[in-house]
Amino acid sequence: MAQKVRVRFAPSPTGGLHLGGVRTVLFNYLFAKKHGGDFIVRIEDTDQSRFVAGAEAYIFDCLKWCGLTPDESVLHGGQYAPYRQSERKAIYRQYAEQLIKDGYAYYAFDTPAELETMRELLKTKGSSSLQYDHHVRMNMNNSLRLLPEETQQLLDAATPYVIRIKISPDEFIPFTDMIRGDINFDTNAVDDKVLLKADGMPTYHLAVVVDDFLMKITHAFRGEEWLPSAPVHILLWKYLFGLDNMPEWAHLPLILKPDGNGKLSKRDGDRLGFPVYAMDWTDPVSNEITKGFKEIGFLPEAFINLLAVLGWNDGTEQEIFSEEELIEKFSIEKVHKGGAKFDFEKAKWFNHEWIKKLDVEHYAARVKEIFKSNGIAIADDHYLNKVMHLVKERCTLLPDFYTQGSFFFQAPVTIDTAAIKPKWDDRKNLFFIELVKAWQLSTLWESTDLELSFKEIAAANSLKTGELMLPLRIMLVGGKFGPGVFEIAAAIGKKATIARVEHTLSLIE
RNA sequence: GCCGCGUUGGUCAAGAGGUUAAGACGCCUCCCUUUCACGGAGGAAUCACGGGUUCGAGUCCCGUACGUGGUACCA
Repeated sequence: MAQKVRVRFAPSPTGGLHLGGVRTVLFNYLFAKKHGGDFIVRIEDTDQSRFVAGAEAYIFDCLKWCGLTPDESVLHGGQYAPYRQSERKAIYRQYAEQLIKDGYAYYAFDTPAELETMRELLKTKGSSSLQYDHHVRMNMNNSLRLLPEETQQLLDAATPYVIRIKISPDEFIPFTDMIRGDINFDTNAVDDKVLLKADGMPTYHLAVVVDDFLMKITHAFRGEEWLPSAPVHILLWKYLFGLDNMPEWAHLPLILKPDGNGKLSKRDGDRLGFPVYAMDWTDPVSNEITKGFKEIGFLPEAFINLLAVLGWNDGTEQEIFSEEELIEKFSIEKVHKGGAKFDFEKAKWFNHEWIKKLDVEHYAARVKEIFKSNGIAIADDHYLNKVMHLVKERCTLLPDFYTQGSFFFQAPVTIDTAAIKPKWDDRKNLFFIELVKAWQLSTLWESTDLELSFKEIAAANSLKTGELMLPLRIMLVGGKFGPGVFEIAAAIGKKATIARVEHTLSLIE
C-alpha cells in the first residue's frame, strides 16, 4: 500500500449504537492500526428528519468506552474538517452540478405524488421493477425529457427538484470486494438514484463518494446492506474522481437474530433479554432507556473480543484476544461472507473469561459503585481487592461481584437454614458451641489455622468434617456458594465469624 | 416480484480436492472440590439438496431449496 491507510466509520446520529455498528468500527480501527493508518469518524447527518439529539455525543461515548479512539472526527479534529456532513452541505452541490454538465446526472422535478403514480402504474402493468430508471425516465418530469428552456424556466421559478444519476442500461459494473472477491453488477437493475435532495442535502450515495475522496479514504468497510448500491458509488467514482482513486471496498457480513430470521435489532434484545447497544441509550423523546453492554456489566475488553470473532477468525484455535493481539492478527480477507447469529450465552462466556483475568485495581472503583448501589459502602480498598480476587472466577457480569461477595461486607440477610436442618442434631450443635469457644480464644486467624482447629474439634467429637463444613458455610455466607469456607472466615474476621455462627445457631434452635 | 449476497453440529467456526471433518459456546456424564465456580476427562450432535467435473468433492461447476440484504428525496 503506497498511500497511508485511511479508513472511516460513518454513522448517522439517529439513536443507540448497535452491536453491528461497533463491529464495523472495530474492523475499521483494527485495519487502520495494523497498517499504521488513520481511523476517521465522519457523522453522516444528511437526513434532517431522522436527526436525534444527543446521538452523536453518545456515539463518541461508546467509542471511548470501547477504547477505539478516532484519529480524526468532529470531536478529535483533523485537517479534513468539518467531519459532519451537514456542515459540508455546500461542497456536494458542485459535484452534482458537475455530473449534470458531463451528462451523468439530471434534474428531476417530479413530486412525491407523481412518483407514487409512476409506481402504481408500473405495478398495474406488472412490471418487475418499480424503479425510477431508464425505462421510465423519459416519461417523467425531468431535464432529460424537458427542453433546456423548460428546465431553465422551472429552475428560475425555484421549482423544487432533485438531482438524479443517469444510469445507462446494458452495462456491467465489475469491482473487487476484499471479502467477497469479484462482483459484477448489471446496470439494468440499478435505478437513477437521487444524489441531491430537494432540501439541498446530498443523499448518502453522493456524500459518501465525495467525502471519501476529499478525506483521502483508502479502504471503505461497511455493512453488507450496502452491496446493492455499490454500483452507484462506483459509477460516481468513475465520473467524478476516477476509478484509480477509489478506495478498496469490503462489505461486512450482518449480525443476525439468535432465533428466527433477520438482522439483529434493538427489539430482539428487548424480547430475548440482552442488550444490543454498546451503552445505555435514552430516547430523548420517549425517555425510554435501552440497556447497554457496559451497564449490564460487560468489560470493554470482552465486548471488543466477542465482536471481533463474530464474523472473523484468525484460523487458529485462539478465541481470547486482547486489542493488541487483534491489531496484530486481524486481516480483512479472513472476514466471513455469511451473516452470524448473535449468541448471548457465548457473549457472556467471553466476559467471564475477561473477568477471570481482570485487573482488580483497575475495576475496583466500578465494583465499589455496584456495591454502593446495593447499599454497601466500601472504605477498605485493600479488603475489596482481596475479595475481588477471591470471587472473580465465579463472576460472569460485573454485578456478580455483589451477589458473589456481599457477605464479605455484611452478614447475609437470608440464611438457608433449610439446607442445614434436615441433618442437624445435638452433636453438631455442641460441636459448633465448642468451636465458637475455641475460636474465641484463638490468637491465630489464618484460614489454615481455622481449618486445623475445626478438624481437631470435629475429630475429638468423632464427627466428619464434611458434614460440618456445609453448615459452617451457610452460617457464614447464607447459602451454598462462595470460595473456601475457611478463607471466608479468615477474611471476615473473628468477630463476624463468631457472630454469624451464633446467629444461625439461634435460628436453628 | 426483481436484483445482489450467502449456506460446515442448536450457535460461533477451522477447513483453500485425498483429514478418523479441528476448536469454542451451550447441553449431558465423570473427576477435582463434601458449596458454588475454576480446572481436568469424556459424550451426544454437522458438510442444505440434486446433478455434474475428477481416480477422489465439505472444498470446483451448474441447478434447486432455504436464509439474508436491497428495491426511498433513510442511512
